[in-house]
Amino acid sequence: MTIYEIAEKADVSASTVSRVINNKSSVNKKTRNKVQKVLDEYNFSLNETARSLSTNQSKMIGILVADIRNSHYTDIAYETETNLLENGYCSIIINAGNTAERMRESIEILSKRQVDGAIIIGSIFQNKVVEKTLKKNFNDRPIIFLNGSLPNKNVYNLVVAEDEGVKESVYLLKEHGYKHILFMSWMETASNTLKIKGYKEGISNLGYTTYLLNITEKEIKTHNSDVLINYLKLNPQIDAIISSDDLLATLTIKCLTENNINIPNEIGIIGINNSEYCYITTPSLTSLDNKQSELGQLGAQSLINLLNNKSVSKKIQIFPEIIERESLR
Amino acid sequence: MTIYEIAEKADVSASTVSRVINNKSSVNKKTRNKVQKVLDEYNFSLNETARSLSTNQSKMIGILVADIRNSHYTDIAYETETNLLENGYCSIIINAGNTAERMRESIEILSKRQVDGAIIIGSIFQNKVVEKTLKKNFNDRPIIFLNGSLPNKNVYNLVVAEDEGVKESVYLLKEHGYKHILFMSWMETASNTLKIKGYKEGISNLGYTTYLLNITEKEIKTHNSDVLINYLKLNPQIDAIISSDDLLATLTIKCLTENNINIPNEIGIIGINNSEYCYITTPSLTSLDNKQSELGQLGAQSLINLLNNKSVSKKIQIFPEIIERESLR
DNA sequence: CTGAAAGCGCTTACAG
DNA sequence: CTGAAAGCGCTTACAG
Repeated sequence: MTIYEIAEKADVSASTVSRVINNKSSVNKKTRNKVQKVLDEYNFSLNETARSLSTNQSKMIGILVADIRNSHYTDIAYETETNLLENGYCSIIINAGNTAERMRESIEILSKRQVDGAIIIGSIFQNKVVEKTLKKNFNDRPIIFLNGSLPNKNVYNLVVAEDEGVKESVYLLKEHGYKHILFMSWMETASNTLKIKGYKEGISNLGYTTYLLNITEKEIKTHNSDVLINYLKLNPQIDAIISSDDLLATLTIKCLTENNINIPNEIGIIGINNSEYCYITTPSLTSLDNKQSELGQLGAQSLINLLNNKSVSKKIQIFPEIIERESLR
Repeated sequence: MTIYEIAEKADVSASTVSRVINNKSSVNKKTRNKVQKVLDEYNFSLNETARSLSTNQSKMIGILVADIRNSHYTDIAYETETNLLENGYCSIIINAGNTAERMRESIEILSKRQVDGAIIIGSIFQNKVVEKTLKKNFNDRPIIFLNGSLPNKNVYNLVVAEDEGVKESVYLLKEHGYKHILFMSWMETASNTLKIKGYKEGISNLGYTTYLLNITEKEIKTHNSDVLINYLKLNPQIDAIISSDDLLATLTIKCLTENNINIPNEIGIIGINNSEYCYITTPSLTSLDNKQSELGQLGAQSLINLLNNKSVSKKIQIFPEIIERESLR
C-alpha cells in the first residue's frame, strides 16, 4: 500500500496524503479527516526507506562497539539506543571486533547505509585506521566518541575522567588508613593507561610508593593465583589493592580469601565499574562508579543536539564517584 | 557522488556502472576496468537506501529484545548481529522494554523501516499484543522467535529445552548422592515456569519430594538472607539447591557461606546459564549451560535460510548441557 | 555487451 | 488549501 493508493481511495492527490501524514499545517481540516480515515482503514504504514531517499535523512544512527557482550559497552549501547529511539532515531549496532580491518569495514557499512550520525563506544577505536577511515568515508556527519577521543573535526569526544576517579580512590584509601597501595590490572587498554596515570598521580601527591602489577587473564582464571600471592610475599607491606575492574577485584577477593588473608583488615580492596559483582562478594565491594549509563545518555543527547544544529563542545568530561561498601576497613 | 557522476567520468551509462558495482557478468572486461578505476579514484560509496528502494530489499533485520543489558539477551543479540552481518545484513536493535505498548510500537517501527525479517528474543514477547501486531503489521516477512513461541504462520520458534536440562540436573544430583533437592527462583518468567516443570518431572520420576522456594530480588539483594535460612531451618533435610540462574546461585553461596554451611558437603548447588559468575565463587559453580550463543547463531542462520527461500522447521529445540565444577561433592 | 527509460515510494518547490 | 511534476539514487527489463 502506497500513498498513491491511499490518495486514490481518498480522492485527493498523493501530495495531500503526504501532507496529512507529516502533519503539515496547510491542510484543510475536512480533507485531513477524510484522508486520515482512509489511512486508518487500510492500516497504512509509511515506507521509511522512500522517505529517507527523498528527504536525505535516514533517521538512523550507527553504533560501533567492539563487542557488546562487554558489560561496559552493553550499558552504554542500551542507553544510547533507547535515548535515540525516543527521539525518532533507530540504531544500527555493529560489533566491530578489535581488528583494524573489521573497524574499517564497519565504518564503510554505516556510511553506505546513510546513517545520519554515529556513536563510537570504547577507546579501542582510538587509532589511526579509524581516524583515516572516518576522514575518508564519514567526514560529513557528526560522530560522538564515548570513552575515547579522536581529532577529526566531526568527532565529539565524551570521556569519563577515570584518572581523577582512581586518584580519589587513592586518597580514600589513605583516609581509611591504608598506606601501601597496589594497582592491579589485566587489560592493556587506553582506559587502563588512564587509570594508571591517575593512580600514579595520587600516589605521588601523597608521597607513597608505587606498586603496579599486571596479570594476564589466563593466569588468574586458571586458579593459578600464584602471581598475586607471590607478589604479596615479596611486598608484604601492601595493605590495599585497586583492581582495574570489578571482575578482577572479585577474583582477587576469591584469591585472598582462599589464602586466608582478611579483607578489609589485612588488605582493603577497591574495584572499578560499580557493577553487579559488587554485592555478590564477601565482603561486598567498594567500587568506583564510572558512570557508563550517564555517558551513554549524554552521548545520545549530544548527537541529537548536533543533528538539530545545536552546538556541542568538542570535548566533554564527566566524573566518576566512589561507592563505599564493606571491602575497606 | 552518484553512479550518474561516475558514469559521466567513465564515459559510460549509469546502467553499466551499476552492473560493475553489482558484479554482473555481462560487462566487457575493458569497460569494467575503466569503470572500476573511476569508482576507486573517487572512493565511490553506494547509497544503500536507494538500492533498497529499487530492489525492495533493505538487507536489514530487526532485533527485538526487552533489555539488552540482561546478559542472556546480550549473548544472543551479539551472535545474531555478527552472524547476520557476515551474511550482508545489518541489524536494527530495539530495546522494547516490557510493556505491551512499547512492544507494539517497536514492531511498527521495524515494519516501516522495511526490515527484511526479524529476530525476537525472549519469552516476554510471547503474548497476545505481539501476536496481533505481528499479524497486522508484519505478516509478510519471516520472524525467528528465540526462547519463546508464537503461532503466527511467519514465525519460526527456536527454544532451548530448559525443562530437560533441569530434569537432567536433578538426576545428576541424585548420582552425586543428594536426596532432598530445592528449586529456588526469583523471576516469574515463562522460562522459569519451564524450569520448574522440568524440576517437577525429574523429582517425580525419582520419587523424591518437591521443594520450591520463590524469593524476591529485594529480599536477597538486601543481604536479608533470612528467607532462605529460615526455609532451610524448617526443612533441614535439604541437601541440594538448583538456582534458577547463576546470579541467584552466587548469592545463595554467599548466604550459605556466611551461615557456615559447607558447600558442597552439606549442600550441593547447581546454577543455570554457565555464565562468568561460575568461576568467581568459592567453590566454583556447577551450572547448566543453556546454549544461548548457539541459539543466537542458529537463529541468525535460520533467518538467512528463510530469506533465501530455503525451508526451516516451524519449531526447533536445542538441548542444554551441565558443566560440572566444584559445587557438588 | 551497452544504453535509454521506467520504476521503487516518498517529499516538496512551484503554480494556481 | 491543493495538485502536477520533478527529484532522491539506485536497479533492471527491454531493445539493439
